Amino acid sequence: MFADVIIEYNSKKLDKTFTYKIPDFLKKSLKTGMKVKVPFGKNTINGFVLKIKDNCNLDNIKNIIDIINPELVLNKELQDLGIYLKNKTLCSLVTAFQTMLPSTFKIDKNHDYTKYEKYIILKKSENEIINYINNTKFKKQIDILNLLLKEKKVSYKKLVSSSLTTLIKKNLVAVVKEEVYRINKDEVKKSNTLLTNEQLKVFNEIKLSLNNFNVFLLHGITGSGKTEIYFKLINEVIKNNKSAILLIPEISLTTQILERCYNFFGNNVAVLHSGLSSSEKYNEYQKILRDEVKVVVGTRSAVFSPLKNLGIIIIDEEHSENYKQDTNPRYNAKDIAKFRCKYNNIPLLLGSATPSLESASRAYKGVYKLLTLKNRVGFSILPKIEIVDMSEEAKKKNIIFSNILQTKIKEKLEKNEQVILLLNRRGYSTFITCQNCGYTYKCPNCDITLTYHKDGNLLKCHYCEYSKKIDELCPNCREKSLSYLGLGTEKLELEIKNKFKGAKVVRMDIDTTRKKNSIKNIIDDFANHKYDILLGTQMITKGFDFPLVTLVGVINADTSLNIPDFRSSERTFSQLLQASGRAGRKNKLGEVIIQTYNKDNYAIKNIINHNYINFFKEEMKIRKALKYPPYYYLTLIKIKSKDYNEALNNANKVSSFLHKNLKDVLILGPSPAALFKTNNLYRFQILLKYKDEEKIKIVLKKLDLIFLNIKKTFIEIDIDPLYT
DNA sequence: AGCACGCCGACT
DNA sequence: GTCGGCGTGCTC
Repeated sequence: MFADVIIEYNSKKLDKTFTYKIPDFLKKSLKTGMKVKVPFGKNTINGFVLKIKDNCNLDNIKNIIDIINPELVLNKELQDLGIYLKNKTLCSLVTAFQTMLPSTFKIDKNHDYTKYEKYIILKKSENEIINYINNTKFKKQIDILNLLLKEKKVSYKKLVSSSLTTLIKKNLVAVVKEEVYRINKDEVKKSNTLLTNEQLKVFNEIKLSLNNFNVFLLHGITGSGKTEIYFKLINEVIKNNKSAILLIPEISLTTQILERCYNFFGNNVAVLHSGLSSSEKYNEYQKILRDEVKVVVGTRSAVFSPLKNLGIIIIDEEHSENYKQDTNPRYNAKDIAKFRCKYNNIPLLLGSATPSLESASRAYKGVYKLLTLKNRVGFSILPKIEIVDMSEEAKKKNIIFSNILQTKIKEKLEKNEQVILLLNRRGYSTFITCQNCGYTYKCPNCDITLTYHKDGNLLKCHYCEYSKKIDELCPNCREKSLSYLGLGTEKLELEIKNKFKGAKVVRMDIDTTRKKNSIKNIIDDFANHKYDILLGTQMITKGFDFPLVTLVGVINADTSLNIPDFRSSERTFSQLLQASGRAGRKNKLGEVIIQTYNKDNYAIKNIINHNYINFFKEEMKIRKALKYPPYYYLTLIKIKSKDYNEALNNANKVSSFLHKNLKDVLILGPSPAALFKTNNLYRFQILLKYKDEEKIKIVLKKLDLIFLNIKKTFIEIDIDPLYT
């Protein structure tokens, strides 16, 4: 017997199978989808078994050395999914397989991640124990034995004492070692909240279709109780003896949903996300492989979970850009989910308060089934939103806070309510200029201005690791005339502390949340009202539920609007709406103040009435006119090199290849990428716009092969990019 | 990917 | 004469 194996060398040149002989001792146990150790050239390396066959006409066939982990088998679905992933993103099959497995399983070393716990059990019959209890005067020993009679097995830690040692010596009890999982939630606090009529309607519609493939888009305003519907649906799926995957954008920012999930499903849940330690990840994956859980909650890569008998996939906050991986393979978890749901003939549920234009347009066209929640659960109503024209305020010398925002913050602080302030820029000052000669600090490795961070007194590049101490004098003209322009969260924090004396302020951005658990600490502290004002970058807009927050202020709505990208309006609208959703979550009325220099822009205007549909219509007109998604598909080809000419020449070569081989495709570029130079790499890009997804794949595959051998230049193909 | 082989230039 | 640069080709 022989096996076709793909080798775990990540190279496009090795993206093919090699045939090995299956030695007798593996003939029974070896299965397709297993990871094996094989000799390859002068090395031994891991590979995946793709096919087992009876004959092979090659000579010089080597033997498979061993199976790496008999528990780890890519089932048929995942094998097919790997091929899909390869074709979708043009990566190699090994890369696809590696992407589907958690990183802990990639490590070849026989590292044992298993954790054991010691327990005490009774060693003699009940009668003998009772007999002993009746004939001893040692109270502590009696207590231990009575507990063991009742519970049969008790943690060693709980009992450890000299009395226990005596009992062990007398051979009445014994220590046993058992494998345990690091994450263990055996308390289920099932709160049986009733669904509202509106929720119930949505629930029932999906429930009717649990045995069919359908994509549902649940468009529910913030606070409308989407999560309850998810949980009830998952419950329904479990009742049918099937399993479920719930994807969330980022665990660190969504601990609340995870807690609720544990309360609902207890130990029936495995979590998968990057915040876990490798041993925790190993444990959680083990639970899935061993079929011990029915629910997986996790971030993007959890969509690959090898759950048996999958019954539904739910993607919460489906508009989130986190579902697309921004390194190779550039897959989108939504596509993977769709593949798996089709494969298993089960529903895919996408939920959001601000659906992506792609999903919304499909839903309005009837390709997806549209479900809506128009009301908030409980007594809370949508916040009142007000737009403030900052060009008017600037005349009054109000640069950071408009009059109304100042008054409102004071008012809320007096009432002992909480405030959230959003500013989508970290650091103190976003660029530094010499008033005398016009010198501006720029990163030597990237084509970008440096941001000043007061913390550490450093100038930092936000695109590479570069940082340097700030000079007292202008490095160009030696004058003491450097001025700090552009507002960042660090400066905003100081401004607030000056303006609202006595208010307790906390800042949340990447700089204050580097340490493990710092996000959770900030959020818990804010939720417990240890702070009055939470300020930060977009990370504060994600699905939190703070009942005491009655005011959300957006300091500058234009930061995201001014980024030159076809999706920047969509991002701005979504971010503003999500941010407003943080205001007034319980029965208090929330207020939102949005400061902007673009008060008439449709992405901002439509926020006032939470008018998603109107925004959608206006944005769709633009997408249609400019030939962008959802009207056209996009592929972005990036050509990068440390050498400027090398990059440009190859970009031109790629371009002429595409022109020769593609028709009915708009080819834009080559043009310098938005960030032309980062980390000393010069980047050119070519953007393709097209209607036919399949034809273009063949040409892109060819392109990939032809340019494989070009040295010093990297070519990166991003299909359905989020940024151009 | 890693390694061998091979074909050239520049040195103990 | 040999050492080492890297371009090419192969690995079941």
